[in-house]
Amino acid sequence: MIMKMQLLDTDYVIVEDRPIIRMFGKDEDNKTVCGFVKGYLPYFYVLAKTGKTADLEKFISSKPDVLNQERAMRRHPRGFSKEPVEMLKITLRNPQRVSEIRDSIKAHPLIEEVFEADILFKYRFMADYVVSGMGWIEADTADVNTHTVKTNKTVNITRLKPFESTTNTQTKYLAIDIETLSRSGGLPDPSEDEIIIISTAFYPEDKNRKSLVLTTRGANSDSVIRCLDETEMLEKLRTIIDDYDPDVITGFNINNFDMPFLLKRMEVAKIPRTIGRCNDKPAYTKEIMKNRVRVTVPGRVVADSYQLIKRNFLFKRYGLTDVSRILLRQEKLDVAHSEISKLWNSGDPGKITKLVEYARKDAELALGLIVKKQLLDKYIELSKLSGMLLQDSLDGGEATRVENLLLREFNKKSYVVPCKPDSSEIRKKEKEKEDQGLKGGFVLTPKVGLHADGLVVVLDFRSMYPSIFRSYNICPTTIITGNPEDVDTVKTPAGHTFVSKSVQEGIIPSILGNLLEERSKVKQAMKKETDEEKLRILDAKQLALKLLSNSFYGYTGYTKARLYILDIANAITSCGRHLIQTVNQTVEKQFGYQPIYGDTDSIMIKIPETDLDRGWETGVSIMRRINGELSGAMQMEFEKLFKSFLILTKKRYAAWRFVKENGAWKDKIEMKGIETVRRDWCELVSDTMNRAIDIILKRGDTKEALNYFNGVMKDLAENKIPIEKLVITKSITKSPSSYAGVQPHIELVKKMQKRNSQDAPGVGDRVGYVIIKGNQLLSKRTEDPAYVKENKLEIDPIYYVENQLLPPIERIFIALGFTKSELLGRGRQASLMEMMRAKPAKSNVFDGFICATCGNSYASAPLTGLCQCGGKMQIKTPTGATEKIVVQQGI
DNA sequence: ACACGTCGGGG
DNA sequence: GTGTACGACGTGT
Repeated sequence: MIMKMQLLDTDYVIVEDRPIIRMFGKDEDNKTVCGFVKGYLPYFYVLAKTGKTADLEKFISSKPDVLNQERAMRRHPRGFSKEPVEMLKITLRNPQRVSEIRDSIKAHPLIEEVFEADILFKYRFMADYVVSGMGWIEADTADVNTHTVKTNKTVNITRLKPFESTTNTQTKYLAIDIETLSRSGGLPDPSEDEIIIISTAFYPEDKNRKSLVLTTRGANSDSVIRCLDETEMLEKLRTIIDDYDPDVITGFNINNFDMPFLLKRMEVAKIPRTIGRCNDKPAYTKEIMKNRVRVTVPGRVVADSYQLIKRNFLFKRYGLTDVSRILLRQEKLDVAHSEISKLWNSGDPGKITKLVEYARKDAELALGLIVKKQLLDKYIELSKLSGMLLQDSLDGGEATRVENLLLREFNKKSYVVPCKPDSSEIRKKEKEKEDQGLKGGFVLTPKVGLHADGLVVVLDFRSMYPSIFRSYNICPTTIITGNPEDVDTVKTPAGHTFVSKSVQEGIIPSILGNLLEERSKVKQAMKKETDEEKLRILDAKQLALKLLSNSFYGYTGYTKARLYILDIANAITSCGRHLIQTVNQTVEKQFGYQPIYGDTDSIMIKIPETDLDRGWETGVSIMRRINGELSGAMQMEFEKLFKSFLILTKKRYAAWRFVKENGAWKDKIEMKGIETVRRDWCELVSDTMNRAIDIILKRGDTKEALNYFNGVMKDLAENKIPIEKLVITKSITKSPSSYAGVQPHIELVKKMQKRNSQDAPGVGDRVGYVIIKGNQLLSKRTEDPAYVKENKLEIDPIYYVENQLLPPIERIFIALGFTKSELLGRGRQASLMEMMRAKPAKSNVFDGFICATCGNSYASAPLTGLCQCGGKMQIKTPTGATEKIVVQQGI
């Protein structure tokens, strides 16, 4: 029988001391399949010291675990060489024993180098058979009977080859969310705390059911199953997973919380953890450095929507509340987690229902995020391109992807790949990198300030680093290190030498050629595509292609890479610097335009033109002239036109950009390096910054922006700013008493505990606070916003100006040429700061702080309670009298 | 200015 | 599972 399937996961099992590969996936009818491949064995290569191959052979044949060794002509991956050399290909029985045998062979004095002895067995297999994660295969199959896997079909695969198809099988998602109680008061601990509710949500729907909740209290219903106890609940969950049979298990922070917790509870309850697509291998978690956890469920993929969102969107906060509000416009149900145990233990059926629905909603939201935001698309394409399994595309970094691709392409041309460096080699490389250095891109010193007279044309090198690899044929396999051989070579401006493409094309240049060509094809196809679903996949593919091609440069300079070669990384950046500097000079000297800024692969050119259409034409002609001067391999693109441009420093700017869409100009503000949202800033800061930048860019009026800022300060001084805009949030990570230093939000928690220990926030909670007026240390003046409202307390405007607004706003106005005193309105008859200072809470005693040692004054005391000079703070009064402040020790 | 340490999400 | 493995931000020298 011939069968086609899309590959979701691969692993192997050992039967009679031999591996059997298992390929999990789905066929064209969306039936789940597991295909077994027998007879494939692990192997690696060794290179003996010159002339010692025969001696080495003798030694290796003495190893009982070695099934076979044969001589093979292979090419060394580092440095250009004309001919392959004779290596030994060592074949073994059991993948699990490879590392041991590798190490014993590696230590032998006859060894020059060992290659490919640390490739995961499944990836060794997939590379040899040219199959990719989420790729399709075509296989000759024979039916097989087994109870070890749970798939619809199980087959023995006798022949197998890749099959070209861009379609995807229907993905089934199951979201899981658990609720637990905690007896310690902090985060629950799976070794002693129980799970009380497990909610699940399905996409597509399961028998017309969107979600199903398991609970040990409350009433049954269509979508609620009441279980006797936690054990029954866990067993039921396993049944739900088996019955629904999802490809993807998701949840919010499922990798770091729900999954480890669930699996631990199953272990405690002695329930088999076989929630994957086989009966013989349980799901398991592995901790990687004390925070990150990797979850493995054989035959399925675990995708954490929290991690995906964190990697793909830039937000201030990544809690489920905020994320679903922004991305789904849906609200999480309102249950504070200190409420959970109260609701659970209330005995009130209505309250149990509330908790059940709360849990249900969380699972639905986690599911909604991944499905509606199509978070997997890009990773599916990355898998197809790099060969990685989807699970590994989700968890792994860029280096892993590059390496997988390199293994395949190197092997195709009979090159072998080095092993990963061990810790001592890494240290050596780090030292080398430290000593020699890796220089980055060239950054043109910006003409700081506002450019609103005329337009700014932005030109970019398209895929600069990948193109440099190609145009100089840069690759580990082409670099010439020692004496140049008698071959045709290319020399980079910085003097690195590579053999020319006509002699031998490098592997990386050839890979990049394919990736870049494929990307432009995809982009062409996107222009014609009308089907929304197909367009989505094309876009994901295009993004994946870009991501992958841009990873190669970083990879060569990454000390843990198999093919870390500092000279290559330096060759790339030096070519880049050379190119952009040449362009800069050409623009300035030959064309007479003024470059006002440029970074690595881009240049911003000011033109006197103010009309957008004519400015666009000028931009196009500048681009053409530059490209005329450049070699065909490296070309610039003109995509951006700014009507105004505010640059503060290198890497920090804001621009008013115009784009022509369907014949009409559309505008937007584009910012780089200017953060308007930050965790530790209150909303007023973001609002004020955005508004000020808007005024500066759109009106070109810096005075007006200054007036606006002064207005905000005035409102602040007059208490006219809504308190919600002044709330700063921080989270409590451990018990308040165990904090060594003084932290404002912790001081507030202590205060709240004294007032009402019931409602005070606990470990893991986020605390929102404001700073109120008073003559105490800053950290003692934190207050609960609700309490401030109730008791009509006044916020401290000086704090908000000096610690919140000023630092980011100052940077903007300084760039515009204002001084700090102009900014604060000093020099006018009544300065705003003076106004603020004029009426402190306890008016005539308090006038800020003064250092007892050096006499430095502060409007609000430094957090540490100490002056910059280390001296102690005293309260300054208008009369000059001072009183000592008790300073908290510990910071 | 730079290296090191901690925190995030979840209950 | 032939695997050693995040990033942003805040603090301290």
